[in-house]
Amino acid sequence: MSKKEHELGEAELGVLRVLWDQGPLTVREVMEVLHERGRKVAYTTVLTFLTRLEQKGFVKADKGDQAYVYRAKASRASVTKSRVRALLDELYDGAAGPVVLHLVENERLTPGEIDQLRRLMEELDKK
Amino acid sequence: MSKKEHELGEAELGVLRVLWDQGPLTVREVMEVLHERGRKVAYTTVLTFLTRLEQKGFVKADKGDQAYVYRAKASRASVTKSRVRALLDELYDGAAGPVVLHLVENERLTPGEIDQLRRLMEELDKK
DNA sequence: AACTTGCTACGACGCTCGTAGTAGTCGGGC
DNA sequence: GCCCGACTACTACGAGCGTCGTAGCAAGTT
Repeated sequence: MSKKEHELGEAELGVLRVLWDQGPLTVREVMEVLHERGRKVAYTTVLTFLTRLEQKGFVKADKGDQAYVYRAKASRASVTKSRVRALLDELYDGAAGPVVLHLVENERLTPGEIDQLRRLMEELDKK
Repeated sequence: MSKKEHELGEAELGVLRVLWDQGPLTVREVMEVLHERGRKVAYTTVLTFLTRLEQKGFVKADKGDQAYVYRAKASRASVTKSRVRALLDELYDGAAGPVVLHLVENERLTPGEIDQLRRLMEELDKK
């Protein structure tokens, strides 16, 4: 009975990412970008994904000149947020600490990112 | 051509977590812990999960006195690692920075965690 | 021996996801 | 006036997951 909708599959996310990166596009254009990215998928498959994404509220479709133009409605940040939250809940009952430590320890950060992180922590201290 | 093995569903993970937290247990004991945690699931369902987990190599089953005793084989850290990696790839082509920043900014860390984080970063600096 | 109580094995069902085919529509070219 | 190419709508299907039922087996109870 757990109605825990993943609500966004991996391939669907791949399609959404195209819209995040390239702005509003038609089905065909999305397909072309996917092909460039090495995801060889049929036109109708892309259409299916976009339709499902629209039903789920992640994109908006507007009637363009001859074909519909799809535009991302959900931001990358909001999807990140819910995905990260799900992961924390799944593994640590919501605690962020272990995952932060894991990331800093095992995944390489660029010097710029480290710098940003340091500044962020100084701000945390002020509170 | 779906190469992306999720390889571990959410409910399956819930079962694995019981073994991480409480050590080796029988099917019935796992079920009882799940019930305590508010997951009211049938005995056979738990059995199915444990069987599947065993097939996937995440747990080991040993014949006990009268019932099999299941023990986690994969560690929480290793699962965290692959889950985090999947998330980074899905959303940021593998970059860890955005997620780290998101976590520190939006998810509350305990003072202890902040401290650990600071120490970790000092070590990073030394290299 | 028949009954009861656990336990395991196997199968099943509904749902989502990834992937796609086909059919139907609509505007242009001959 | 009819066909072609692009576009959308509908349908499908296999695999994975969450969930469980039922059947069969081993051992204790009466």
